[in-house]
Amino acid sequence: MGRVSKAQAQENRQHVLATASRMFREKGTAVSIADLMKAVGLTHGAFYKQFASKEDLVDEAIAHAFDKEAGHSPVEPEEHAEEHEAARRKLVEDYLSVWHRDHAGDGCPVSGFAADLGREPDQAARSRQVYINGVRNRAARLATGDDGMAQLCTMVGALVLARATRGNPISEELLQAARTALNENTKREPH
Amino acid sequence: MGRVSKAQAQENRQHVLATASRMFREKGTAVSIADLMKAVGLTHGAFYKQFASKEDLVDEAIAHAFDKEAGHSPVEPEEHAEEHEAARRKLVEDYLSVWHRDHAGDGCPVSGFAADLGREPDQAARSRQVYINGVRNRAARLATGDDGMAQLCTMVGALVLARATRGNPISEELLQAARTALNENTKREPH
DNA sequence: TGTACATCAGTGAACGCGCGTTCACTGATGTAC
DNA sequence: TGTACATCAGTGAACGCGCGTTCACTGATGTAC
Repeated sequence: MGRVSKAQAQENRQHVLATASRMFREKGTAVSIADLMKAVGLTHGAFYKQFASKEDLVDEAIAHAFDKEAGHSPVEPEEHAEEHEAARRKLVEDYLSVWHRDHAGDGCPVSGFAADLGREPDQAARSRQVYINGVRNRAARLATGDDGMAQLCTMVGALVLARATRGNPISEELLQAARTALNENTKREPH
Repeated sequence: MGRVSKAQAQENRQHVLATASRMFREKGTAVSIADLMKAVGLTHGAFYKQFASKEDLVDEAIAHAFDKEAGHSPVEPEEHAEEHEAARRKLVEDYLSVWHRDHAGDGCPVSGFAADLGREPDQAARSRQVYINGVRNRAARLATGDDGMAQLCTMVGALVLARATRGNPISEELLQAARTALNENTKREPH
């Protein structure tokens, strides 16, 4: 093939990163570099012209997945109560949808990477800090303090369980049960 | 070493199964047969005298993990309201404890295998049915119908997130937030 | 109960395979004049 | 602007390694007499 323009090389790098971020969320970070590069449309040798190691790629891919949602910020509940509640409900509906269950690759990185990060050694990885920021960020978008975190737990748990039980009616029941609980919850403590 | 008594062989098989069930929950089903057999104290060759394949072992190990808790049954809420509520609170406390977060191997198989089953193909594995029964069983122990499932989602989500963020204060905050939410929840709708 | 032989759980070397990674090579791109 | 040369993104064969699995072998256990 021969050398490729700087612009093209940068574009390829971004393509690898985006594809990795998607494949890792869907199938876990155990996806091989050969499979990843095949999906991108390059050969596996090219990988090491762009990344130092697979470990580096994993860290960058996790950060990449969280970057895409960095734009969203928590609406201050007190000032825009109605707007916030509408946004929160929309978020919950999308999160607990069958579409989200079936498209982990394009879905929430908090649930997409939970399994892999849960098995990393304690003090590990630069990714963990990125992940933690993502958790705080998402919790804050739901509600302030403990309430937001508890709601996030319910959502992540429902999604994880729905994915593990896919193909059985209980999968949809779990999503529905969480949806109901998360709507009742806020009637009780309106902001 | 030479042949071993039937009783000893059966005992070894159980030892392999118990160890696999623990290691798979802690590190995932990707644990190698070599590592597993080393932990048991046998050589890897012996494995195939007891199991047809690794896939078979995974299925048996998942079933084994769920078998241990088959004794528990849902107390009928209406008849023994107080007993049930005390048992439920105890369950929630244990589930959302730091000990449980740090000992996935001896912990709940619903959260221990969620990650691996979530990435299995749709119609897959005999294990999925075992897993689904486990989910229904555990939900029923918390509360009837949707309520039990929603509570289970919160618990599993909190545990999964606490494990993924281990080492950062948010890990304990998540467990605490879920604990609070699960206690408030039932004050509101007593059985 | 004692002896002779078949059984088979456990051993450890070996297999093919896919993994992450390296490297000599290619040739279009970028640069120096 | 054109020409000559250095650069380096991408290629594809090759590496060592650990994986799941197989297999000839061992020798205590189980069984037949």
